[in-house]
Amino acid sequence: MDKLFSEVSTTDLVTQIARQITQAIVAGRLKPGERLTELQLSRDFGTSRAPVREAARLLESQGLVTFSPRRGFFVRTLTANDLREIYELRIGLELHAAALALDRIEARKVAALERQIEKLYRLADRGSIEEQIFEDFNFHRMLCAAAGNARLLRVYDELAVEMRVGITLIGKIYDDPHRLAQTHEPIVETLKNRDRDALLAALHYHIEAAQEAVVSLFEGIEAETASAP
Amino acid sequence: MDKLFSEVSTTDLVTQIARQITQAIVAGRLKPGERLTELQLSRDFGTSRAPVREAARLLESQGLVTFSPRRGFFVRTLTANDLREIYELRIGLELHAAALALDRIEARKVAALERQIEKLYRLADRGSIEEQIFEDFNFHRMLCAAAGNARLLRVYDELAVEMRVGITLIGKIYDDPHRLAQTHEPIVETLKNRDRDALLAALHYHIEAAQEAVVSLFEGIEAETASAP
DNA sequence: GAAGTGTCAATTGTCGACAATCGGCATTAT
DNA sequence: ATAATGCCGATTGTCGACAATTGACACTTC
Repeated sequence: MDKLFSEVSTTDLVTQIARQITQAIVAGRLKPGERLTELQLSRDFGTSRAPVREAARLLESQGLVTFSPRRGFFVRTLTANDLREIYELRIGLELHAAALALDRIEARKVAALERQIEKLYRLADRGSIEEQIFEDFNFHRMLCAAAGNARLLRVYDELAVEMRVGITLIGKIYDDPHRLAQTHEPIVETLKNRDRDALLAALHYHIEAAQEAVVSLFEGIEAETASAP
Repeated sequence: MDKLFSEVSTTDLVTQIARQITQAIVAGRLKPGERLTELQLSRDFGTSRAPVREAARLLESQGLVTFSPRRGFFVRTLTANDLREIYELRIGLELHAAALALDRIEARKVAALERQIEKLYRLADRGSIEEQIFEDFNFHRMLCAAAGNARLLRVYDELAVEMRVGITLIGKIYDDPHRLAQTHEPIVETLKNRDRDALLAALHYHIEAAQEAVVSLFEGIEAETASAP
């Protein structure tokens, strides 16, 4: 028998708070290095400090905030080297996921990937940069999900949060949004043809291009802030 | 000027508690599925419930325990499929790490890997199975560390905890401990020769062998427990 | 004036308490 | 006998409070 009702959301405070803080960081409303005081946060959320602490610890384990004993929580500051590491790890994860997906992916999911590319094209014409970034992430997440390994996907999701932080700080990566959509086509193409080597090569090229864009932009920012404090 | 004194350990309760619980799970003193009640734990540790809760949430983010709202924390129960996923992910991570290490590793660290193999040989003669497992892990961790990517290492460490849980539940994997040491030699050998393809092949074979051993043992256990009660 | 010391407000670490909720058991009705 | 209902102890979710610690600032000292 089908369920008559969907579950009522009993999301506890910790989850809600963690979600809100994550949003604020990813959206850039909380600046890197900024201090998060428990009292301030708990006042904002209208709760006591206990759930705030637990939420902050959760975010710490995800690398979104850092924690100094007796000092508190701070919004994580990403360096160019951090981003190099993040994308380097992403390459490893996503290529592995793609290789696994090659053997397992169903036709339905391949079609979904193709539709996702079309969505990227549509957003290139009339869509905000935020939407494009979001759907770009979605494409790659769908690919990783197709690997059929829940743990891999979890690690990828954590990494994606950090990537989003980095990208938000920049605000803009791609010059031509149509080109962004276009660069995804060879990935699905090679996946459909079960051409393993070509798939890995296409993905590797795709991610490395993003990496270089992001890292070089960050190095520029670091050079600025180092000379003009 | 050099520091005159090393820092005094001010490890907070949360860290200490998390460490102790992890120890208990990895050592098998806490059985899978077992319920962890906060009051009981806080009594054992001689603290209040707050630090216990935070520690438990930390372990949850590492996948060592699960958490049901309003029900509490339970020691994670690993299935054969979980272990398949874990090792599948490990293959991706460790091969990527090895490929990165190939370009970056220093001679000193290669030598350390060789010494580690010798240690495995020594332990094969006169050493407990626990020590062998521990040093086997150490070898692979050193390899991942040589990739020079802190994030990758962190993810690997989290995965290693889960692997240790799985292995502890079995208690025994390798028939011949000398053979365990031996199988590590081609890895270092190909690493020294900068033979990328051979290195990846050797590692892949090595890990997949472990995977098959562990997964098949778990499938056996699951078949038992399914028919027994 | 520079270096070091003492003081204080702000913040974290931890605690004990109370209300909300859950699972199980006895009870009742069919 | 079986299924649904109501109750109860046990446990979690959250809170406010207090002690411990920190960083900053004024103050002393040379």
